[in-house]
Amino acid sequence: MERLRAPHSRRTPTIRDVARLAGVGVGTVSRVLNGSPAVSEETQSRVRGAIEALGYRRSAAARNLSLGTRAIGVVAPFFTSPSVVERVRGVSERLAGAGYDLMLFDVETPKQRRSALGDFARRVDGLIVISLPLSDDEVAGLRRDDQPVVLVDVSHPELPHVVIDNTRGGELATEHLIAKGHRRIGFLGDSTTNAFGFTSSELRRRGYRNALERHGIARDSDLELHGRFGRAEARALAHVILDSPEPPSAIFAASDMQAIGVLEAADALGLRVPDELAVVGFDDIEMAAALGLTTVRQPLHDTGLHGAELLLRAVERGDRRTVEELEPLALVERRTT
Amino acid sequence: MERLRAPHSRRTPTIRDVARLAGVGVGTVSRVLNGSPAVSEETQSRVRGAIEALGYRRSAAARNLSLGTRAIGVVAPFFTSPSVVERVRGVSERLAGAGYDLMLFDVETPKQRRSALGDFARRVDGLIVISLPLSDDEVAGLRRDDQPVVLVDVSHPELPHVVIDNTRGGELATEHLIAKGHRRIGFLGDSTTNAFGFTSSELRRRGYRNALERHGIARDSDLELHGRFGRAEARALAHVILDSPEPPSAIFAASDMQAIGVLEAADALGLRVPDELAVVGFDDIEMAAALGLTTVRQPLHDTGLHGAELLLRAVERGDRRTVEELEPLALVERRTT
DNA sequence: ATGAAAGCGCTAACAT
DNA sequence: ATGTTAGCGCTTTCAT
Repeated sequence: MERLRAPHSRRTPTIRDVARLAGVGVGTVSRVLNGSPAVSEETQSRVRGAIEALGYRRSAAARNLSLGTRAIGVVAPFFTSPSVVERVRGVSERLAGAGYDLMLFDVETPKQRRSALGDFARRVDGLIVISLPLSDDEVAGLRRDDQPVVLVDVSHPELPHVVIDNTRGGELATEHLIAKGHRRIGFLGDSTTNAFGFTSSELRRRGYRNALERHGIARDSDLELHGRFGRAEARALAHVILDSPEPPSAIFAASDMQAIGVLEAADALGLRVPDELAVVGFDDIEMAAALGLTTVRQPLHDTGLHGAELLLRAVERGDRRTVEELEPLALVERRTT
Repeated sequence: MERLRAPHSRRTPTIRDVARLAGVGVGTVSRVLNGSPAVSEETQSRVRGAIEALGYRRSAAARNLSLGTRAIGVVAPFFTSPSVVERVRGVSERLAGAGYDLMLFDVETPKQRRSALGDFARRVDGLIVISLPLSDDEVAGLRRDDQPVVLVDVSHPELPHVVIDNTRGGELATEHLIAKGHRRIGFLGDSTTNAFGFTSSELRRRGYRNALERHGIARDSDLELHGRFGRAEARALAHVILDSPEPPSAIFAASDMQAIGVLEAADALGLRVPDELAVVGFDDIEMAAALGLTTVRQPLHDTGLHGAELLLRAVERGDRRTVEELEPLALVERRTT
């Protein structure tokens, strides 16, 4: 069943077209393409001429199939956020060592989220999902394709994941503040109903409440602030509460970026830190050290490393056990408390 | 010429193996793999059974070839550095819109550099090189494969590139300081002989010198500091000079991260900013705004966007003109000057 | 040195 | 509903 073809076909030229035009075999074209020494000067230039004439360019996909190249996909929401970047770095490191390519998919909209978990997931040999809580449907979809997947910074009962004990982290931060003598402690975190279903912040708040309760401190819901994740929003929220009649003497922010927003607000209001306002963050991104921010450290980079490790195990050895890897937490005291 | 095959072959099972075991055609297997509705319950489960039994997993590479998926490679040194991340974000944005996948290659060692510009470059349909100055040999190699390439934040006469006028940027920063009344101005940048051949810092220093000269200020080489790029190193260097008998009253740092290091040093020494020490950075990363750092802004994100745009033009329309796209610069005055 | 041909493993059009 | 077959475009023996 011969398909009709226009006389001057516009389809992209293949290695075969080049071969034909140069009057050689495809093998020879492939050789010059790959710089094999075993091609005569003359043939070589004939081939190059044909390549030029046709505007030929080799298909990476075809080459990859032939060569058996493999790639891992990393999907992450807002991958420019420092914590995500550090995790990706860990993934990259492990993958490079194993000879896998890393395909990055940034999700910032619901639509992108769908592509990432749908089409994109099928274009790679394995998937690492960072900081994006998956719905049961999404997980089911991935399992149906039985695509190897590992989760980093989010958990799911049916998928291997590497996480931290967020609640415990919230306790750690709050207890530190309590030990410093604070009684009026604010919490600032992500809005409970965010577009991506982030939950870490909520768990950290739970830890915050646990700690207060354990120490007999009544909690005051006016002191619990929620906003769209990120620095700017945090600053705005903090500004309001710090400027109120009964401001907290300390604030625990659910992430370092939010803590930095709080610091900005304090600065704008002329509040001395830590004397007039103590601040604790979460994550320990590089900037936390630079700013002297007291924070709860989680091993961001290692988390990526371990996630990649788990995924490789699944991809290469078919190991599909749904382990939960729990990373350690530590309070790092610096100059904001 | 039938090749011998072990009875219990260990080669990874293909869709064909599954079809055979399930007693169906490959088309049917493909259908269940892709969730086509037109497959009877029974056949479906037979196929799933075979898949399970063989431990079959579909090859992403084969699928991509068949489907004509395309990918762009991004190679960047130390991609966790904030400025690089923002550029990558711009690239990602543009690529996503065009339906290309983004393959990320982080280079932190000479060996990785070689892989990135060699094998990796051939695994993608186009390459964006960020902040990594290429040697003529490297460029020649890329051109031989005639791989579409565009450079971002580095230039080369034979390749399209999007850059800024670093020298002018250095002048801008320095002139700002001079206008503020400073005469004893230090410069802090990357070591001139760094492993990756970074040159932006040197150009910015040239601008610094130009400005001094233009205003009749003698330059003092004791005030020119060079170290391995990054915050920590900058802090150490700044600490020394600020603690010396004749410290500068202002420092122009070749990047915001280095400027932050300077700020840390000032803080450690109890120097009030900007009264006792003025600081200007370069880049305008997000943290610069948060810290109130005066800096020379370059459009990091747009730079990635434009680079991707140029590359797509090369990949899709074969447009290989070696344009130079110059991005605008602006001094953003904040609270450190 | 180089041509011919056999994969690489999948998707999709076609036929039944 | 499902089997068959023709690509997808390259790399790599194997022969010559």
